[in-house]
Amino acid sequence: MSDVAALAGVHKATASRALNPSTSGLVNAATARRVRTAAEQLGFTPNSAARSLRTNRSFTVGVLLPDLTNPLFPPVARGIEEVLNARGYTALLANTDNDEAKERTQFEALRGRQVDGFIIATAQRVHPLLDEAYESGVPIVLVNRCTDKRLFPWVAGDDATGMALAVEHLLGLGHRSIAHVAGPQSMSTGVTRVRAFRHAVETAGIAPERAPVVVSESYTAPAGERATHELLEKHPDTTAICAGNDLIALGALHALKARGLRCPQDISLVGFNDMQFADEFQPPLTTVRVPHLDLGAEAARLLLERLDRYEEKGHPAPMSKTVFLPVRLVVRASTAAPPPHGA
Amino acid sequence: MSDVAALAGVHKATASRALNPSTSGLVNAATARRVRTAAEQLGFTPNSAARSLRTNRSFTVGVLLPDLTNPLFPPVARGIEEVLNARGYTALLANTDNDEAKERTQFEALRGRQVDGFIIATAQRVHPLLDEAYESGVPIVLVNRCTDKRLFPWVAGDDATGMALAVEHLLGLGHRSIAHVAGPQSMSTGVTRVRAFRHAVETAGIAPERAPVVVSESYTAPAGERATHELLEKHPDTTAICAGNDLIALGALHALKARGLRCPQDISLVGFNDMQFADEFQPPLTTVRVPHLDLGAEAARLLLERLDRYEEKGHPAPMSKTVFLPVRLVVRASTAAPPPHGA
DNA sequence: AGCATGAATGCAATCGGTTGCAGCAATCGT
DNA sequence: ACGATTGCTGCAACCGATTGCATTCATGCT
Repeated sequence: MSDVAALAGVHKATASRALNPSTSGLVNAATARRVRTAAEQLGFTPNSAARSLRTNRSFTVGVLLPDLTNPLFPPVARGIEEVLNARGYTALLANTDNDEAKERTQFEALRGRQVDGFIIATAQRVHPLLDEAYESGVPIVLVNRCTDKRLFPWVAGDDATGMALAVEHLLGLGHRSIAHVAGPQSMSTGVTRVRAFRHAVETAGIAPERAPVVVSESYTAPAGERATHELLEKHPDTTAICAGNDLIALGALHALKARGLRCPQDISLVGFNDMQFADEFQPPLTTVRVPHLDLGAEAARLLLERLDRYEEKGHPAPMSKTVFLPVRLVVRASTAAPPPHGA
Repeated sequence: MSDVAALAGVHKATASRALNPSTSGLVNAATARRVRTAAEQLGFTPNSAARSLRTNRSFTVGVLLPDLTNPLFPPVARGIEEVLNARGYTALLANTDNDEAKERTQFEALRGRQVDGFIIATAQRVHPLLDEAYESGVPIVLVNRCTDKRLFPWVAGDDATGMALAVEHLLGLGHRSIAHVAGPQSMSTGVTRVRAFRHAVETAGIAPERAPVVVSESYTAPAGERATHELLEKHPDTTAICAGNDLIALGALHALKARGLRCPQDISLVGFNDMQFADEFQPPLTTVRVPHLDLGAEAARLLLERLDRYEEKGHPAPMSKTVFLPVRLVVRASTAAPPPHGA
């Protein structure tokens, strides 16, 4: 502000230049030093509203998360924050509770706050809001889920490989009746994992009717529990279950207990994500580990890359790079050999 | 913006008044309607940077959390968001990772972004940053933890009652050698719970040497595990443990397993907070339920109250109201009668 | 009719940095 | 020695919404 300039005996324009790293080369080193110490003395903090107003950049990015209480997302958020903070950006986290209206509200609120871009973890396969957003040209990176139209850069775990690993593990244990309790088919993760599951069992020469798929209406334990009951009604001879994610697996665990089935002695169970506390379940869950922190970090990097380019060229290159991060199977105690036939 | 005003055939000042609910009474109803439809047509979103610049209010509050991956905090954050969003405010969440340097950085960054106030869940008993912040006069509300100097309004669970309930429960089961694995004594929750523990056992007529306290260096499972080992080295005759929080309890569970002790048959265990997944542990944890969502919601309400007053009177009333929300004991499977003497 | 009243709107300053352009001095080149 | 170049700084416009004040016009009152 002008107080600082006055104290340093210069014009406020010079003070501004001295304080801004990218323009400080324009002022005399001695003057710059004087200004900086003056700023220090006065405890000066630049008013970012004024800066944004003039520069049209807020150094803030909006992060849309479907549900903070799902342990999957906090690490993603941290990864995002880490990368962003290192570059002087701030992440604005917002919950949508998987509610499209709430999502729209949050999105508008953030746009109004002049965020420079978005990292979005709430994508549905068909997503009007994102279509509109694409038209408007806001920089956006998708994380975890994506839309059917591949309009945006996208970072996710390698779901196909993950599911293949899970099925191979179960096959290796001797299972031949493997079911999949899938996540909602309105999300890309839901269909990708179903497709990978089908491919894996088919490759192993298992007849489709011995590899049923039921769909859970959401990625939550209660929904997973209901879907598992449904599965076991129709296919009581199932010996192993691949769950769409760890919360569905947790619900499956509840369903098994309710039916008097032991895991893994009667039925083996594999989760997906390796979320926090998956190793504390009873039994500790065998699951596919997705590097959540890296997911967020990589998404943030992609967005920054996009923002840099935006700044330089003034126009966004039409970039919809997809990044799959490697996953691996973590074997714990929820999987074992199938019970002897007819036991 | 002026485009809207032009389309509606009015001056931009009128447009501004028409669009702002609090000043829309100043313009003709018909004109206001015309402006609103014009704004709608053009997809106008007000530039909040410009508004903040002029009004010195950003309708944004900063939320400082020690660790998002601790399941205690996401519900708090949601409670905050819910109340804030309903009033047109946005919450800016920031992680500090329990790191004072990082906390300072985040705090400065948020101040620079002109937040109207803070909700802080990272308070230490001695906290230079907060002392400075108090001097500067920023509206702040503390949640969960507080500083020794009671400078700020503060919302927390009723820890003293909670701990009393836990101890009574154990006494009722017949335990007479109850230990407390406490949280860090640098935080108010750590000392409050120790004090309440000591008071409860003393009231019950238990000799202090039969009610030892060991301190865990942090609210995490690994630290809790180490502290529990230390406890059991020194006091092998312990039959029940009150943990400083659920993560410490989880660590205690690991320690017990490592030592070949069964829970609850050999040793009973009570947690604190009733965090998400505490019911999935092996065994499901008996714990004190703190209403996390309400904690956040109430803190947000207190802050809004403060902000409203700030706006009216121009000067903050020196208010440091304390709100304790009621807690209750949730009995699960980690507590039972002590083993028969000498078994 | 004449003047006061009040509602509705326009005008212009303002918030606090940023930045294109101009001015000025010192140094350089020939 | 003189014009050109370079380095540094000042000037002033500008970003977009808000708001105190002035203006206009219609209505009410006597």
